[in-house]
Amino acid sequence: MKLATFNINGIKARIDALPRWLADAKPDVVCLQEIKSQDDAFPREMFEDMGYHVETHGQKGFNGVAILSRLPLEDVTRGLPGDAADEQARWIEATVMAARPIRICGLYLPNGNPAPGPKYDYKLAWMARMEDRIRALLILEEPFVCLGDYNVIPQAMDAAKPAAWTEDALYLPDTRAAFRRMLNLGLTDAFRAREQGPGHYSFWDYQAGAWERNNGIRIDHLLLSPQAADLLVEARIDREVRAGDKPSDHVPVWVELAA
DNA sequence: ATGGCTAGGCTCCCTAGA
Repeated sequence: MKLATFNINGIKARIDALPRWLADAKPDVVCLQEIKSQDDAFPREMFEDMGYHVETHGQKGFNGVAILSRLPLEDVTRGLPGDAADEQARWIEATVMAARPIRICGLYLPNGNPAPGPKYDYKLAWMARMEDRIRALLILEEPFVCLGDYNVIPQAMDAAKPAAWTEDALYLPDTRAAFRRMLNLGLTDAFRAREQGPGHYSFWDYQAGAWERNNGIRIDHLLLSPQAADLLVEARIDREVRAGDKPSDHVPVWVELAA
């Protein structure tokens, strides 16, 4: 099963590029972030016609996550538990009914800039809630994957110019520590389980010729539960998507699971 | 390189992104 994450930076703006990538890459399941659309404005028929089940958790203008799946989805839930007052659409869960069912959590983790400040406080609180959710899922001892735009640069090797990020919410010590706490619960960064070393990025800014200069960062991740990590076959970044027509500033990252 | 693009909406400027 090919399972991907892709921050599309607006479904309306990616109405050509997303179907093009789907037809080319043929993922079985895709978690989308930043659909920037309400549920009733999401072009679900377009993806249903391509053979996908569609589940959205949208919001007007900003944020918004969705799942496209060729396999049936069950037990869909929306919103990250732990704060009833949080109205930002950043989390959606479902069980993919593969031969071996897999729980997936599609996430758009808050950016957090400027830091320090209320936006950074929200980011850290959100990460603490996510850690609680992971702990609850781990108790079940079943395969699950948390995939999406984490807005976390885990290590210096995950940025072309790490010195430029030292004061940034994506790379501050508290951010990386919160990410590391998730890994330390027993989750596996799928990409790093298959590829070591610098030079692997999933985001290039639209500004300042970042793509042309390969000034990127790796912030889109798939974290695997121990039972999911046992199924890992392959993990890759589709970097060439960034060179296409009207690209998102992120590219897809995916895994192949033996499920 | 001093935020230099891009997207969306309460659109001809503002916020937000990373």
